[in-house]
Amino acid sequence: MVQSSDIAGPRGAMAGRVTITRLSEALGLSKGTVSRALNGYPDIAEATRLRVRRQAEAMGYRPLSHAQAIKTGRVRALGLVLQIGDHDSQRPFLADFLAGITMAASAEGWTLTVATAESEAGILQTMAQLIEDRKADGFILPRTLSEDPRVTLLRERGVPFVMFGRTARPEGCAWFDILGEEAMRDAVLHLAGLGHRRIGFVNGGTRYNFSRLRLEGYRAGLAAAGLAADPDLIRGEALQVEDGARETRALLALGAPPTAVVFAVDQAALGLYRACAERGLAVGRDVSVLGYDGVPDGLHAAPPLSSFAVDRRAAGQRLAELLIRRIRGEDPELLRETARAVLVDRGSAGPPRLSSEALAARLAED
Amino acid sequence: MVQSSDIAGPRGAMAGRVTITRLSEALGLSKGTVSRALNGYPDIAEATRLRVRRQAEAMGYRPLSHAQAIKTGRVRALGLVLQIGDHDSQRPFLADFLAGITMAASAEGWTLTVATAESEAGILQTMAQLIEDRKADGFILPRTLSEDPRVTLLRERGVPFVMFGRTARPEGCAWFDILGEEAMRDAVLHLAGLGHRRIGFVNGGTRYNFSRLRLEGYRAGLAAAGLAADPDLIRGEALQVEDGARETRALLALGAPPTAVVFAVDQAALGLYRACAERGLAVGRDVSVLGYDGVPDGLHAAPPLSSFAVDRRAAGQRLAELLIRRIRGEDPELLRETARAVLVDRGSAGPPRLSSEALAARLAED
DNA sequence: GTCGGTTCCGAAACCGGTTTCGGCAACAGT
DNA sequence: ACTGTTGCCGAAACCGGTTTCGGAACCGAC
Repeated sequence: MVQSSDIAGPRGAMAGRVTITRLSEALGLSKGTVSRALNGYPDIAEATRLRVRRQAEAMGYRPLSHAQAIKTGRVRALGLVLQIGDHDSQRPFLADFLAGITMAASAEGWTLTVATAESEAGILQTMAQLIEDRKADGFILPRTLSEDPRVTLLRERGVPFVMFGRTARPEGCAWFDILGEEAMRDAVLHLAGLGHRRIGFVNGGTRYNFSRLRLEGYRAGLAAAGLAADPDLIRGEALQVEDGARETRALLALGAPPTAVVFAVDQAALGLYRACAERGLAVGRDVSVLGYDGVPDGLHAAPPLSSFAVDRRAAGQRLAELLIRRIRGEDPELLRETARAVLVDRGSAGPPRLSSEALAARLAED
Repeated sequence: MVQSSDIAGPRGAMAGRVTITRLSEALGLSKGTVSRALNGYPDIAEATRLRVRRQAEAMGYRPLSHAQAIKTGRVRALGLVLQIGDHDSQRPFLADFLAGITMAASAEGWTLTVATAESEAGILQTMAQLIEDRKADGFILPRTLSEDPRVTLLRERGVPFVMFGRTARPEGCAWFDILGEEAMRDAVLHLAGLGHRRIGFVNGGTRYNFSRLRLEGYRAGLAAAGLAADPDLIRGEALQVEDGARETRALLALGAPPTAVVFAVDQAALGLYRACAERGLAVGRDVSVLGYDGVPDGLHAAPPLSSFAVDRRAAGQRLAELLIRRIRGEDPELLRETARAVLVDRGSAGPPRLSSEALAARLAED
């Protein structure tokens, strides 16, 4: 009678583990055959393949990714390199984003390797290192730039990747993105629907591709609402609270100030509160505002900031799934998805209490 | 003349890579000898070891961790499993924390594998999976509980770990922790120094070990300041803004309310602002408050919340370093470190404008 | 000069997988 | 019945490392 203890199993660290050798012994097949059966080679009889799969399942066989990697070069790991110390509106969402990625990855038996760097050069160096050391089979690229050096690097080395955000040069790229332009368009239409006629726009950093898109969305919203586009009402480079306050002051100093402002970035939108407080203006009544991102900080403002919420977790999830498919060889052009941001109305945008002229007059009082 | 092209190098994915075989050929040694030289075996002549190291350096040899892992079982990766959806005051700091870990890890040639789970059971399952698949050689345990099931699991399987936070059962554990008890003690002394005589304390979740310590610190502070400990002034289970508001209301309803309150958690401290606003009290003047964590949300409060800032990045860094040493076999009892949180005074704590009696009288007015 | 003990390295097995190659057997075609 | 395919699997090489084992060379002691 043959018992498992009769079979010489691996010693040391592998003690007790179901290896492909043990599996093949249990099946009475060579381990090469078992390997091919599990990896879908065509020269295996369907009946055999089924028998192998069943036995593998029964014995709880799980191939060690690093043992496979020695021959295949792939470790079933996704890579994510974060840049720290940048403007970080990303930070509050990082946990959700990671949750999305790792949950989707682990559902397919993959893991996530995370690294960080402080500069753009550091990011590239870190990614090169991870590739060199085979610590990741592909990368998720957060915060895509219009011209992204990471894309150049990965293309050169033939490493698969998927971008969070579209890019100006989309050839051969897979991506997932939130339709920020639609959100901006909806924002303008929403405000126009409330009765606003002069609607300002404060953009984020022009280096980011999303800024270009959001500006387009703002313009499209004006056109759809039948409003004229006044270049004075468009400002930019506001990523932080201070930037937003500065740009708001500039807008309020106009001869015909906006009665509502759309911000491309929530953190900057919070700056409007500060600038309005300085001038004794009530947000949501004297001046309306809509943000984008749905950051938790906006909840604590008075009134809470109405904003377009982005489901970061779903984004991470889709990105992981797309990347895995990309690594498996699917055509990147077919691996492109978008999702919508949804307006969460919390009261920072209402009908205009004052017209632009009345607002200008009141601002002139002090 | 021997050129590198004469030597048959690896093909396919390994093309161009410096393997230990190529290195040994260049040295005229067997690859076993080279391996032992690089790994510090005692049966290698010192001169040879030096020669090997130099050549490895010159050729840029980097062993593939997954190739080593097949024999050693170790992949030079740290594991971090995050629980999402819990009270997450950790979230704003996650990026810093990750930065600390990954920077320290990569300085030693290690990487970080991140996973997430939604429940305690999920965490354990995920960790077991990572161990089983050899995706991590050891774990960093954030948010240590007084009785932590993760510790049980890892001890059973003999997997190294290091805790962020001390525990009630420290035998054989390595840890890094912030001295929250000292901060709480300093907080009380600071307030007493300003003239406060009735100082309240609102604790976090009692499930966490840090809550017990911080309460001790509060008591120690009272003792050091020569103040009596009034059980009515001690409340707890406040992790969120709402909880903090609720506990503050309870404190203000006392016959002799506190003129200052120390919070174990910043988020809860922000609840005091809300409760004070309801009663028309000025924070920092009518009621003083000190928090702990240094969350960015506190910056936007009026006045900004004075709090004990924790350097999450340094924490991550030290944790990674300790864990690597632990994995290398050092005695865990010697791998224990603590750091201090530093008080950042932003104006939410000042001298008492009203005595406790006067405060009670004013609260009775409405 | 022999002996026993070190010192130091080569050879080879091994780890858990993947992939190539060749051949046996069954089948179809003539 | 003989051949030529085709289907299917075993054997063995291979991947880049680590580790065990044995022995050559050198040493000092007698």
